[in-house]
Amino acid sequence: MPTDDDLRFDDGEATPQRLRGQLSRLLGLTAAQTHRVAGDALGAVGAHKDHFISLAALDEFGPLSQAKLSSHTRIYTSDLVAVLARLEQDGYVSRAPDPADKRRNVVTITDRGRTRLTELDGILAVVNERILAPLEQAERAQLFDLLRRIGGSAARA
Amino acid sequence: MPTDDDLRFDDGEATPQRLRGQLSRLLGLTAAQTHRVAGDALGAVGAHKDHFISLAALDEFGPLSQAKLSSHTRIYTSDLVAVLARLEQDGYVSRAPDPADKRRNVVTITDRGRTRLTELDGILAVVNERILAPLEQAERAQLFDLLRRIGGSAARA
DNA sequence: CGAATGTCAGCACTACTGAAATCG
DNA sequence: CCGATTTCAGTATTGCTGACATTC
Repeated sequence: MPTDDDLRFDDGEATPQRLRGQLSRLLGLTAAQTHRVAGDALGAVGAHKDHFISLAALDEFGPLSQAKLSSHTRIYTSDLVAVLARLEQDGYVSRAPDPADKRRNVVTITDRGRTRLTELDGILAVVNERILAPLEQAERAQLFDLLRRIGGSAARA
Repeated sequence: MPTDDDLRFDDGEATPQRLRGQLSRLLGLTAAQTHRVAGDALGAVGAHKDHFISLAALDEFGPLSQAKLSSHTRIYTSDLVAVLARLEQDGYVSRAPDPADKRRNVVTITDRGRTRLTELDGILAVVNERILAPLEQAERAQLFDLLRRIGGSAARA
């Protein structure tokens, strides 16, 4: 369970002025921080970022081949193998060969998987709330908007 | 040399709605993107992110021990070893044992190092401009402000 | 003695590449 | 034969930890 210290990152001396305007550094530090907090929260219940992403895609788009799932989630197909093996083992998804195209697997979310998705969604909602706490609602929306715009199409996440 | 395609990341299907509100994913994607663009631009001249950061700190704060440099830059002392070895080899910094405390090295930026810093600063300015191009000036300032606030003290970069 | 410093070795995680086997 | 799909193996990078010798 995350404590309040998870959001802090202070010890250390002053940062050089020249670095304060570097977008990649600022983005990198905050991303690493949120990544860690979210990852720890998911890890505490034996989950992983890719598990949530995969379940969310399967819930929204219905049964998918692994290739389709990859392009919806931007998770590499090679990495999906382990993710789906784990989800299947835990009963969150089922995998079956596609009768129409024997190269493909049809991956389907189960009822247990939907319950799991709801659980993980709740955990991440808490994490997001904690991280975004310093911002007003309007500011949060604006942050998402600005990030999506500089991310261009990458930001459609 | 970066092309216009570096900022794009489109191929792929629609992203699940449930993921569009996930801060860590949005931050992670944009951070990875800018990280790659900046890293490629620095790599094209044989430099590295940590080189720029170290030179910037030494230029602003004067000669430092490696431990002090670490706390100014958030680069681990164990990682600084290779960074400084490379910078010294290229003549951008000089290292000498501290007469007052023989455990320490005194690291000093050279004139060549200052020239190099200016060069790298210019490269990164171009990168930042490219990435931030979709935003007005006021929006850029706001993005930095919002990121610094959610990053808390981590954002003092 | 305990603590700080610089160095080296290595681990864990992630993004990513390449190649093989199967099938359309 | 070419291309798509799944799978496995492996690389490169990075943030991070642990251990060590030297010195305060």
